Amino acid sequence: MKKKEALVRTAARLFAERGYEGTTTAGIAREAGVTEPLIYYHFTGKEDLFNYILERAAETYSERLETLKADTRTQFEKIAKLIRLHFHIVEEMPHETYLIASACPARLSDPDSVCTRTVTSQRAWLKDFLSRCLKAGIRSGEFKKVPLEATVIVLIALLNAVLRQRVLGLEDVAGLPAATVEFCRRSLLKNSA
Amino acid sequence: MKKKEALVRTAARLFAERGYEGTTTAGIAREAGVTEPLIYYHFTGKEDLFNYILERAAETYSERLETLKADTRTQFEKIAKLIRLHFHIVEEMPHETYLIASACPARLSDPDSVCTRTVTSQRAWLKDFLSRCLKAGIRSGEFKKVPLEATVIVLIALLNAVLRQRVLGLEDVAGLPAATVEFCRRSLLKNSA
Amino acid sequence: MKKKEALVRTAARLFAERGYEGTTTAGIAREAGVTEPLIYYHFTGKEDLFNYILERAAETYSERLETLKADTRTQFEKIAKLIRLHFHIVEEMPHETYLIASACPARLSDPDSVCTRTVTSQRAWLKDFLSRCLKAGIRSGEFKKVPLEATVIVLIALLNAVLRQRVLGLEDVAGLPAATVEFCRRSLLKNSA
Amino acid sequence: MKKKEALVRTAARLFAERGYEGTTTAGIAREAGVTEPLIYYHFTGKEDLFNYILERAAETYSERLETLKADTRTQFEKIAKLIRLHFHIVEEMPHETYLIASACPARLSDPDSVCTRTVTSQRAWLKDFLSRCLKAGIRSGEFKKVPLEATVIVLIALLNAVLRQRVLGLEDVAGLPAATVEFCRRSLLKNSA
DNA sequence: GATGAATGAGTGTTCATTCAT
DNA sequence: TATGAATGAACACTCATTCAT
Repeated sequence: MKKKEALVRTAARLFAERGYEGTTTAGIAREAGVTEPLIYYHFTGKEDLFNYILERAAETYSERLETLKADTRTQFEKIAKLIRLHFHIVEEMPHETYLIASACPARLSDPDSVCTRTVTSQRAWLKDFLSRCLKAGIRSGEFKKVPLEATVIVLIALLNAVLRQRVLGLEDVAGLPAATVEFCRRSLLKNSA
Repeated sequence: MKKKEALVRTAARLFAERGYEGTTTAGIAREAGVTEPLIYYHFTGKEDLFNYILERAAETYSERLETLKADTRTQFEKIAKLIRLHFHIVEEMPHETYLIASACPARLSDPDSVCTRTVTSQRAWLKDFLSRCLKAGIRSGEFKKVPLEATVIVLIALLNAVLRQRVLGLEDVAGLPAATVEFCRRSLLKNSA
Repeated sequence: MKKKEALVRTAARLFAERGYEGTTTAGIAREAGVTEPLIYYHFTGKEDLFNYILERAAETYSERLETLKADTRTQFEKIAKLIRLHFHIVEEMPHETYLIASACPARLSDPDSVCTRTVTSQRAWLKDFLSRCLKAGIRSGEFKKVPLEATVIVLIALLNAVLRQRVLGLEDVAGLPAATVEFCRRSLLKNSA
Repeated sequence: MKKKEALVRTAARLFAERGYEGTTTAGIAREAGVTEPLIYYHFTGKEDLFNYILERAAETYSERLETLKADTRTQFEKIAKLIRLHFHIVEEMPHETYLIASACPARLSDPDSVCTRTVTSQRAWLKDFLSRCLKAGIRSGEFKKVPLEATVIVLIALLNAVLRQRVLGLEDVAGLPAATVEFCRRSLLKNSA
C-alpha cells in the first residue's frame, strides 16, 4: 500500500521534471525504492500510471472549481476567487500542474488521450463559468461592455498562464495573486480608478 | 542543400507535435524523405539539430522585438504593438512556437540547455522593455498607478499565453488580438471607458 | 545463472578470435544462445563484460603465481616451475591468454584501462620474483654471473612468448616446454654440459 | 603524391595504436589532413590500405633478412646478427612492428589474409635459416647437442618477443640487445663460461 | 587529383514489458 | 505482494563506401 503511493508520488515528480517520454519505468522504480515489475502489478503499464496521476489531479481540480458555484455578492468576486484558486492549486500540487504543461502538449494531437479529454472538459467548464459571470455582470452594469467571447478566452489564457507559472518562469513576486486580480478588476469593472 | 532545409523543417514540425524525446531521428528522416545518417552529416546529433531550430527561431524573435524600440506616440501603443507582434509570430512560425511549449519544459531543469538560455534572455528583454514602458506611462499620467513589478509579470504571462495559444487550445476567436489589446488598455490607461 | 556463464564463455572466445572492436554484442548473444539485452542485464556494457573476463583470468593467473613462492631446493627449480606454469596456463585458459594478445595491444595506450593495469601489475610481480631468484642464484654460485636487470627482461619476454604461443604460431612441437626450460638452464647454470 | 604518403604514414600509426577495427577511415583522413574519399582514390578500401602497409613492411623486413645470408665466420655470429637485426627493425619501423602485434592476431584465423600469409612465410624463412645454423653448428662442434626442432621454436619465440617489445612493455634497459645475444650464446655455445 | 553530399548496413545500448517463482 | 531474469522492438549514432562534380 505504502509502496503504491511512493510509486505514484515519484512518478508524478519525474513526469513533471522530464516529460512523459523522458521518464523511464526503471527510473520511477529506482527513485521510488521499488522494483520495476511492481508498476505492472498496480497498473497496466506506464501510460496507465500516467493517466492515474492525471485523473487524480483533474478530480481535485474539479472539486475545487465546484466550490466556486456558491453565491457571492458580485460577479467579479467570483472571478477573483477563480484566479486566487489557481494560485492555490499550484502550491498544493506543484508536480501535477507542471506535469500538464510538460507532458501534455505532445499528447494533445491524440483526441482520445486522457490529456486531451481532461484539458477539453476543464476548458468547457471555465468557458461556461466565465461566460455566465461576464453576461450577468454586463447586464447588471457591474462590468464594462466588453466583447463576451473574446474576453472569456483572454481570461482563460490568463488562468492557464497562472497554472504554468513555474514553466513560464514567473518569479515569486510578492503580491502577484493580488496584482493579477487587480489587473482584471481594472479591465472589467465600471467604477475602478 | 535543399535536403538540409527539408530536414530542419520536418524536424521542427515533429519536435513540436511529439516533444523532443517523443521524436525519433528515424521519424524525422523518413518524413523529410532523406536517410537517417544525413542528420549526422549536417548536425552532430539530435540535440544539435534541436538547438539549431531553437536558435534560429530565437534569432527571428529577437529581430522582431528589436523593431519595437522605434518611437511610438504613446507608451501603450508600444505595448499594443508588442502584443500584436506575438500574435503575428505564432502565424509566422507555428511549429517553432509550439515546440517551445512542447519540448522545452522538460529541459528547463538544465541551466545550460539552449532552451533555458533562450527563455531566460527573452524574459529579461521583455521585463526590461515593459518596465520602461510602465514607468514612463505612469510618470506621464498616461497609465493608472499600477504596481510596477507585479504588473510586468502579469503582462509577460499574457504574452506567453498568446505564444502558447495552440497548446492552450485558444480557438480562433475572431478579434482575439484586438480583444487582448483592449483588455490591457482598459486595465492600464487612465482615460478608458 | 547458466545463461550468464554461457555469455561470459562465448564472449571470451569471440574477443580472443576477433579482438575487442571486431566482436559485436549481437555476435556474442547469438553464439551464446541468448538475446542481446541480457548482456546489459548482467553487465553495464560491452567494456564491462570484457573487463570482467580479463579480471577473472588475471585472478586465476595471480593465484597460480602465488603457489610458486613455496620453497624449492634450487633457484633454477623456481624458474623452471615458472616456465612450466605458463605452458599450463595456456592449456587451461586458451581463450583468455589469446585475448590478452589479441585485444589488449590496442588498449595499452590508455593507462586507466584494465588491460594496462593488469599487464603492469603482472610484469611487476614477475620482475620482482625473477630478480630475487637470479640474485640469490648468483650469490650462491648456482648461476653464472649474468647481468641482472637485462636478463630478467629477457626471461619475461620468453614467458610472454610462451603465453602468446598460439599468436606466435608456435606449433605443438613435442617437448617444447622441456626444451624451453633446458634452453634457460644451459644459459643460467654454472655446471651445465 | 605527398598526400598519399601522409595517408599511409598516418594509417600505419593509427592501425598500430588502435588495431584494424578500432581505426576508422574518417579518423585516418582527419589526422592525415585529407578528405575521406581520397582513400578510395588511392586504394580500393580500408583493407587494401592496411594490406599495402603490411606488405611494404614485410618487404623491408625480407630485404633485411636476405642480407644475413652472406658468409660469417661462425654459426652463432649469424644468429647474433639475426637477433640484433630485430632490435634494429623495431627502431626503424616502430608503427609497422607494433601493428603486426596489434592488428594481426584477430586476423590470423583467416588463412587467406595478408597477415596470415606474411607471418607464415616469415616463420618459414626463420625456421629454415635457424635450422641450418643449428645443424651446422652442432655438426662442427661449435654448439652443444641441443634438440634441433624445439630449440628453433624457442629462438623464433624470442625473436618475436623482441619485435613485440613495446607490446610486452619491455623497458629500454641499457644493453638489452647485448644481453639477449649473450643469453643465447651461453645456452648454445660449447665453450661459454 | 580531390571533394561535399549522401547512404545501406550495422553498432552498442535502452525501452516498456513479461514470466516463472 | 513482490521480484530476478529475460526479451522484442526500437533507439541514437557510426561505419565503410559511393557518386556527382
